[in-house]
Amino acid sequence: MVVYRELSDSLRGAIERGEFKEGEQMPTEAEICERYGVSRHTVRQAFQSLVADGLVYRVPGRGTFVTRLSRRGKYLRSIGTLEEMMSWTGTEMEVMQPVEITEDVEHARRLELPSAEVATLRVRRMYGGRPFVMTQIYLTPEAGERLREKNLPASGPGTVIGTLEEILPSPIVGASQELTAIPSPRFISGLIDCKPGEPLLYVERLYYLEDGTPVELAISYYNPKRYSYRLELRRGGAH
Amino acid sequence: MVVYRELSDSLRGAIERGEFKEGEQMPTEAEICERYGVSRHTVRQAFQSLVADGLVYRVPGRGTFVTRLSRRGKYLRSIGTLEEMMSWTGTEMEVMQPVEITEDVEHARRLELPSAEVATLRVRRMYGGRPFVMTQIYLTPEAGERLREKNLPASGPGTVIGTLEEILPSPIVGASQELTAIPSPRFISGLIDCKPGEPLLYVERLYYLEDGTPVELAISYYNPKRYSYRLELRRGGAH
DNA sequence: AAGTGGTCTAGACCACCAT
DNA sequence: TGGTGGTCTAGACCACTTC
Repeated sequence: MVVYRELSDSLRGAIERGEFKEGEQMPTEAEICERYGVSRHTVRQAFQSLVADGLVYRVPGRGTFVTRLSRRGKYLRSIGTLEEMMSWTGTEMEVMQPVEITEDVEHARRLELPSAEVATLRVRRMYGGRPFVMTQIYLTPEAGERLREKNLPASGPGTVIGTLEEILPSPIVGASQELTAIPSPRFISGLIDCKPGEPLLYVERLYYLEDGTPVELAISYYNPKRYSYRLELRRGGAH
Repeated sequence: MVVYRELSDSLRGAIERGEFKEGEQMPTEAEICERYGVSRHTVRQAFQSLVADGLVYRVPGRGTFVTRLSRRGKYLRSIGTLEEMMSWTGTEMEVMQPVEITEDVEHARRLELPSAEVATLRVRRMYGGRPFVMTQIYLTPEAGERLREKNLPASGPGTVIGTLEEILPSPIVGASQELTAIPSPRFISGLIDCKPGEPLLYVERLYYLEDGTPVELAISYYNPKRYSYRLELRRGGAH
C-alpha cells in the first residue's frame, strides 16, 4: 500500500470516528509531516483525496476544516462516482433473462460494433425484497460470451458491470448517462410494481474502457416511488 | 497566471485544435519538461487537470493518450460539473415571479434557516424560444435581498445561481441533487407545454458554501420531450 | 511577524511495458 | 534494457490570514 493512501485512509477514519468534529480545523500539513514522518508532498496527496470526497475543505492562509456532516453521507446511496455504481450495496440482483446472442442493429450501433450481433440480458434489482428497477443490458458478443462462461448466479448481491469488470482484460474507466422521464410501457409495469402510463425514471448508461471502446449499454426503468437518483456536484479540484 | 495552468491550457488547446489526434500518444513528461523548461511536478499538475476533464488518459509504463472524441463533447449540454450548471449557454431565462419574502416552514427548514422566513422566485428556461423547464427557487432572506438589489433582468441569458455567485461574499462549492419522475401537476403543465399527468423530470438541487451553509434550493420541473439530463461518470483520479 | 496552504524545483527509486 | 508514469523526499518562495 502506498503511503499517501494509508495516510488518507487514516485521516478519513479519524474524521468518520468523530475525532475531528464537523467545522473543526484539522492538523496543519507541517504537524502531519512530523507526526507521520512523511514529506509535505505526501500529506498534500492525502488531503487531495479527502477534498475530492468532500470530507474537508482548505482555505489558503487559514487551514483545513472538516466539512459539516449535513453535507456528507446524508443519503444511503449517493451515486456520484463510478465506483459507487459498480458495487451497489444493500440491493439484490435477479437475472430475469440470461445472456443470449441476438441480432439488433440499433443497439449494436450504440456499442459501435461492426455487425448487428449483440449479447443481451435482463435483470431486476430489489431493495428489501421489493423490485425497484428493471434493466435491459446489451454487451459486445465477446463480453457476453465471457459473462456466460463465468456463470452469473441467478440472484444475489453484486452488479453485472461489477462482474464484467473482473472478467475484462482492461478496466472500465467511465460511463455516459442520460436520464429522463417516460410513461411506463406495458411490458415493464408489472415487473416493478407500477401501472402502465405512470411516470418512470428512464436511464441509459454506456460504459467504456480507457481507450473509449464501449462495452456495455444498460437501459434502466426505475419505479420513482421506490428510487430517486441522488448526486453530489462539486467544484472541480484541478481547474 | 500559475505555470501549470498555462501549461494545461496550452496542451488543452493543442488537443482541441487537433494537433494531437484522438487515440494518439502525447509527448512524455520528460519531453514536456525540456520543451517548456519546467519541472516534472509542474507537468504532472497540468496533466492532472486534463485527466480530470477526460481529455487524456495515462497508462503506467506506456504513456499518455488522447481520449477518443466519441467520449467527449458528444452532447450539447453535459452537466457533470458545477461550473457547467452555473453558466448554461444557449438557453434563456425568464423571470415569471420576481423575488419576494414569504413564510414557508418546510423550505426554510431545507435551507437550515432559524425562522420560517424565506425569499422565493420563479423562473422559466427557454431553448430556441420554447420553454422546457420551470424552476421554483428558495433563498435565504439575505441572499434574496441582495438579488433584489441587483435588479435581475426580467429575461436573458445567465442563471440565478450564477448571478448569486457574483453577489455572495464566499463561493458556492457544491450542490446535492435528487432526480425523479412525477406526473405533471396542473399548475405546471401549461408553463412548459405539456399535459397534466404526463411524466416530468423532477429535480431538487441544494447549493451550499464551503462551510456547508445552504444558500439556494432549486426545484425544477423539466419537460422530458425537450430535455434530458446528461452526465458523465469517471473513475476518480485521487482514490 | 508568524503561520497557513499553493506552487515549484531537483533529485531519487519503483513497477511496469516495450523491445 | 531503456523508457514510461507513479510515488516520495527535501527544500524553496509566494500570497494570504491572523495576531
